[in-house]
Amino acid sequence: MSESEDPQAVEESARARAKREQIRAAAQRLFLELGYERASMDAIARAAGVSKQTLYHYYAAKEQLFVDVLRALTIERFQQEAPAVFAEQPITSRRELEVSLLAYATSAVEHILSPEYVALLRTLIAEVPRFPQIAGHFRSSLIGQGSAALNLLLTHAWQAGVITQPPSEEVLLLFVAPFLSYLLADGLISGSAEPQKPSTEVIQTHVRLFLAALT
Amino acid sequence: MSESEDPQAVEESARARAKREQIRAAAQRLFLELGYERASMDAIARAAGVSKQTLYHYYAAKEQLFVDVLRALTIERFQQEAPAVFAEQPITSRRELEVSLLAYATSAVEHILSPEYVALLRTLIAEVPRFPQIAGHFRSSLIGQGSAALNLLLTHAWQAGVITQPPSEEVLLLFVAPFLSYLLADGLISGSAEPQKPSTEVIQTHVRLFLAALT
DNA sequence: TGTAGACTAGACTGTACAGTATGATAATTA
DNA sequence: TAATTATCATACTGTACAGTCTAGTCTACA
Repeated sequence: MSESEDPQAVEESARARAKREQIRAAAQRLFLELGYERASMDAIARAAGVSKQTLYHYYAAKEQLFVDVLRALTIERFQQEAPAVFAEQPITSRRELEVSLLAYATSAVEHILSPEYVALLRTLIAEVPRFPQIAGHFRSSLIGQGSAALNLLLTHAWQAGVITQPPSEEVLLLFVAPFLSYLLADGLISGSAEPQKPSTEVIQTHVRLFLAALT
Repeated sequence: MSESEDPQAVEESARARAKREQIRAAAQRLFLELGYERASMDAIARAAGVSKQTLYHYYAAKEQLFVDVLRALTIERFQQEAPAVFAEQPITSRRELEVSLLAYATSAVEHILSPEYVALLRTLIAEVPRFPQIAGHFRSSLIGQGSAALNLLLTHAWQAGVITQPPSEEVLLLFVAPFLSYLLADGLISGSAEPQKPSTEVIQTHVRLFLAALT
């Protein structure tokens, strides 16, 4: 009972962990592809190569499986995003700042406009009213954690005197927002599985516009 | 048959139009509240105060009803957004531009972070992979049509010499994007029905940051 | 080697739902 | 008023699905 309410609370044998992972992987694929309602437990069991009985042994209800899948996914995303794209290289000129921002933006675009990320966000948005618990992790990730590296970068630039103010919430958002808008317009609101990404030139234009706003 | 494939193609009696509207209104409420799958045709018929038979007389299938609801909703949104928030008042100073931008942003935030708009966008995002047809209208609305008034405003400012470049796609996006990000973060990814709106001060900060980017 | 627990296959239950059918009643029109 | 058409209430069909049950097989380990 307790293991199905919070899978990680009780430690399991390696075998059990593997089975659970196997189930979660299949469930993830189907939930992200079809959405919560249309992904049936029969289909998930089949896709996982597992009997229905076993499925229900690890997850007492579909809702628990769904929540666990999303929880695992957002945590995973956290950790693969956190490894700061650029190390602590000092920023000593406007030109260097521009180069770093461009690198940051390019990698961010690659990440947030990937089909997997779009699919994750889509099912999250669709189901969040019925599963308010899953909103927590994600909100901090999307804008908070996601722009932590950017914050660091701009703070360095400020400390080096390249820009005159420390970065505020609004400044961070000013940089990130255009790319989130592409995510919304070309990823989430669009039938195609592979979202169209902004060209390098467009990204560069955004970087320059942003820099123009910083004194 | 033809009337159910494209309701507007065949003209109907006033009575029929009213019934259809009655059905659509109820369907809209339920689809936006529950999503496509969870809104049942029985429930829709009940909510519309109409027998199931009548429902199927006007819409031969659930999918058609859904598409028609979204089509009607986006068209409606178009037309209520189009009435330019501000008329053709000339912009002759930086200060005037700031005031107009603030008015624009405030009204945009009010519109785009309303519970109805968020609900519409949520179901649209959820179902667009299965109904690619509905993406068309909306994409042009969200960024294209939605920022037409902004484009006009900035063009005036440019013609008056208040800013030195005509507004580009990217400049328009730079202004709108932070507010779209609030829509994403505080509206779509959040369980609460009433999204939290940015304060006047925050909006003002964004307007000033944007202006700083314009030479 | 024997036993406990994991696992499988597949049948079963109850429910919800899309869409159809029926037969009667109300509204419209000729 | 007669005939036609819209609408209603409700029952029905077939299907899909969440979750349970049974009976047997495999695996690990004492």
